[in-house]
Amino acid sequence: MARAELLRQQSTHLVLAELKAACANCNVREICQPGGLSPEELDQLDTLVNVRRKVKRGDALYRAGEKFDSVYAIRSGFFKSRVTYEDGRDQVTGFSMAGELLGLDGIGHGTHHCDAVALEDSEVCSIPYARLEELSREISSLQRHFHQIMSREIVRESGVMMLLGAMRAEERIAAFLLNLSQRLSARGYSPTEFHLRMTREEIGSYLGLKLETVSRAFSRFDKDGLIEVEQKFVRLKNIAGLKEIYAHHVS
Amino acid sequence: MARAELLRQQSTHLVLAELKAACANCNVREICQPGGLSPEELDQLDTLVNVRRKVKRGDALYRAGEKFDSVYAIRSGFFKSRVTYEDGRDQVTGFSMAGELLGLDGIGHGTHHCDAVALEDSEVCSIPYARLEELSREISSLQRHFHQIMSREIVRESGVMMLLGAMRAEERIAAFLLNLSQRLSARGYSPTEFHLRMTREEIGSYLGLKLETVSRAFSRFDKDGLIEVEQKFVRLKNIAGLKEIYAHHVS
DNA sequence: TTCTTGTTTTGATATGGATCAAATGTGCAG
DNA sequence: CTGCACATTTGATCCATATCAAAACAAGAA
Repeated sequence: MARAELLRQQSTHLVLAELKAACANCNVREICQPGGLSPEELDQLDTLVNVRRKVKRGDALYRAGEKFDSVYAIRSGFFKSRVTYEDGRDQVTGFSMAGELLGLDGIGHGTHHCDAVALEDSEVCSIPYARLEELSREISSLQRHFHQIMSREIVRESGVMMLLGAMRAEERIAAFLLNLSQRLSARGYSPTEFHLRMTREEIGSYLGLKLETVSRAFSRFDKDGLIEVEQKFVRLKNIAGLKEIYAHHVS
Repeated sequence: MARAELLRQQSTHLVLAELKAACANCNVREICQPGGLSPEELDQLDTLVNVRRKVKRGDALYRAGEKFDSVYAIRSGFFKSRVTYEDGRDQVTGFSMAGELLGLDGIGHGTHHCDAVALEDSEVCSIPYARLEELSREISSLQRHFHQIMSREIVRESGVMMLLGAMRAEERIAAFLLNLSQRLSARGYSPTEFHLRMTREEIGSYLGLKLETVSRAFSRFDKDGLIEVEQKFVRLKNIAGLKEIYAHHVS
């Protein structure tokens, strides 16, 4: 067998293995593969997630104003959600990683309300919303799970409102790092070492801070031995210490 | 007929009329009384909203941590939603008025995530969530509407994130007043004159500002002829001017 | 009525984070 | 390799809003 062909096959196997692993860890998997279903129901589910789509780093999965017809389960990669105002100011409203669901903002008015931009080459499963509605009328565990995902997004956002409205810069950044760590950990990645996919400016936008403030906080945490930062690489060295900053706030 | 009895009857009629009016303007009415339904479906709906509940000013409709089993359609009155942190700091995450739905935060984990506190004597319709799930499997217009309401809550919150993360104090307050005006107007109230149900401190908490800053902004807008404020009463005198502040931001 | 308690306004001052600026580092294209 | 665009770090200064303080006001209880 030619070397090139061998490589291609190995790579294909690798990709398949990765995909399966991604599904196994996917916290939207009850949408794609819920348990306790009858054979017919499983067949139906096959028709739900029918399209995979690759999104290159920097490209938008969807943009504000576009017609909404699908939600997206992130299979691999990393996204930011962003709203832009008339005058050009914008705000990052969230970061999403593999196993999370994007596009829920579109249901309310039939058009997307924010942009979803890939921060690295990513792949998503398209889930046509009309089909999801239909199926969740037939499969109550799917319905319930979908409602939970939406509700948790509401709760997540109210947490961010707390960050933005009531916490100081270093608290916000500690909270941000801990949140990232917890989500990565839930998906089987190291909770203490990871690569930031976003720039300091994007972190700042999300947290309502300027990029310089983010950078300074990182430097300060590093100096204090709480973390190690080198560019996009972060190692959390003292999680308890970070939690203290986050929960302690100068009373 | 005794005078007292007459008064009681008149008052009863008045209450009934108000209730009907409230339902007619209620933007969750597709949950309680969607159109185009068969007689059986209408009968089913009667079983959805079975309990009315009065909540006195200052009392909580529900509290963070309580078991979630119902969402609530506000029939009359005004509420704030609030999350409280371990250290006692809290943040107002929203204000809700008649015709809006409360309690969606509880679906995700089965317990409420915030407190809902009445800012005036209020009345709500309890909608048992299990029943709502069941019915929305049977009545697709109900399902769709419920999803829209959740999605719009997600969008609303991302708008608040924009306020908190990217706007300055006077912009936030202009946006707050305009939003209130628009929602009141959508329910048939005057868009230019209204009573604030919340204190300066609650507005400040919602907007990530201190109460003094809210008060100063009100005074400034008044001096500039944009609004008239006297205690809780507000009259918007120059909506275009407010929009300019809100959209103009010191470039 | 008066007292009490909570809310709002306004002024004086302090400060956390923004802004401005410049140097350094990184990665990619040629 | 060089050159360029962009991201990051760090320092110096500024300013919007917080904080502190006190007076005025409003609403309810006694």
